Amino acid sequence: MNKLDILVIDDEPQIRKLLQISLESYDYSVHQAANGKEGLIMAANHPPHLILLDIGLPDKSGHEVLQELREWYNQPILILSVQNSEYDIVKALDNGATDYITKPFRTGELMARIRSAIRLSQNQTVETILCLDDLQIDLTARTVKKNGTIVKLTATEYQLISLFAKNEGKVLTHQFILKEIWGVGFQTETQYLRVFVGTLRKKIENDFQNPVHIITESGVGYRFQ
Amino acid sequence: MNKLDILVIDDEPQIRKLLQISLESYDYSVHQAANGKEGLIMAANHPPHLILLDIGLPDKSGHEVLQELREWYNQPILILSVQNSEYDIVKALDNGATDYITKPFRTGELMARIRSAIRLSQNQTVETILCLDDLQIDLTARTVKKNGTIVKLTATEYQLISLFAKNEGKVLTHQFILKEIWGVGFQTETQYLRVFVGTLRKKIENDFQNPVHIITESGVGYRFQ
DNA sequence: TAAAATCTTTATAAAATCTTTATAGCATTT
DNA sequence: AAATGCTATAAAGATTTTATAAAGATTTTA
Repeated sequence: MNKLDILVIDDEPQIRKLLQISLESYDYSVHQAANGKEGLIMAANHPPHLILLDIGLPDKSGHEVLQELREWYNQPILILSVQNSEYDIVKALDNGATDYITKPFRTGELMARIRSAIRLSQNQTVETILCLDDLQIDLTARTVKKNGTIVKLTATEYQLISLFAKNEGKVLTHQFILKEIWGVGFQTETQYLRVFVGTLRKKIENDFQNPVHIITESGVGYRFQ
Repeated sequence: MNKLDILVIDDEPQIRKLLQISLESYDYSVHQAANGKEGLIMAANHPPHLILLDIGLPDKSGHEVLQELREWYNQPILILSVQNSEYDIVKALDNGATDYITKPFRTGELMARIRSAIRLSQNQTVETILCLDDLQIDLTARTVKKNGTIVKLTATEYQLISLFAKNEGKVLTHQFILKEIWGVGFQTETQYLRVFVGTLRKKIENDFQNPVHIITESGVGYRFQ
């Protein structure tokens, strides 16, 4: 069975218990984290289809957790919170929350909002496996295969090829790539990029001096095809 | 003009007025309908980017309007309602509503929920491609194809063809082109332009000595078609 | 903690692109 | 027919951009 995984990040055991029972009765597979740090680790190790996140966590603010998750996690994140202030709601939604539900919540409504969020996220055709000639990039499994055999990539190399894969056919500027991978403030470090494009080419191109996948767009950036 | 269109379907004039003022201050273009029937017609005639729908309409239930809209309309529909019953909320969400906000609502929160809904719906990539006979100019991917195969252009060549494409059919003076691409102070360097028009023609014209796309307007400039 | 792996930084050669000059062609005018 | 003004093309020189190796710094792993 492929039940949908939901990760609950909440410090109150009673809430977690309640959510577990409700969600399981709707046939979801539930995982629990009692604080933000644990939640981030669990989400990274085994990415769920949806996250229920409490804003009032003991170790770090739910807003921080939300921001860190959104650096890489694209599935729905629903905020559960006793905080009913407009400030919190606007902040959470603008930080990428899919919905914001105030406690106490009604179970039926919560379940409907979960269904709605999942329905929307599944409408967005997210192709997780990209095939290009001899290359196979699996974004969920985090693997890259060349002619069927796995290519060993470092973390940064993988980030780079994953960014390329998500924008196949488009020219990505140096600035954009640097911002996405190294963050703002690194947008002038074009040399980083050259080095990593070089190592990537050696790993994925058949003839790395005549690349067919990572194309140089001189003066602009690179294009992946 | 690229303001986003929002259609408000609500029978209360005060609410419509309030929404119009708020939405326009956030730079949306607002259209109004006072009942379900009118709303459906307006949505069909001029599909908006988002719909705000009241559940308590005089002629037909908002639930019906929602269902009829969802037969063809895929953009976000946010429900605004005084009805706070779980039954209504679950029904609306399961019928395809993107969100459900109870009246009275807080303007800031509503705006954040609108932003969130639009952000999600726009993740579905929109492409801007210009087609001219055998030429395809993709301004989002920053690529130019001739008969389906990518033409390799330098940065300046691409700037030039992109400027031409955005002004297809118009005569562009030398001065204007030079100002746009090289900047003010280069408006007398007509020779630059001749060289680059030459290289572009060799790449995109079938018979570069008898160009059909980049036409010389002697003494004035060039025209792209 | 030591070793291994990875990332950052520097240096330099090679490649690509842009600028400039030279020359020739064509149409119109004198 | 010669002169003029505008345009096209080739090609040399100058500049910018890119690729690659390799050394130093840092992080991760055993």
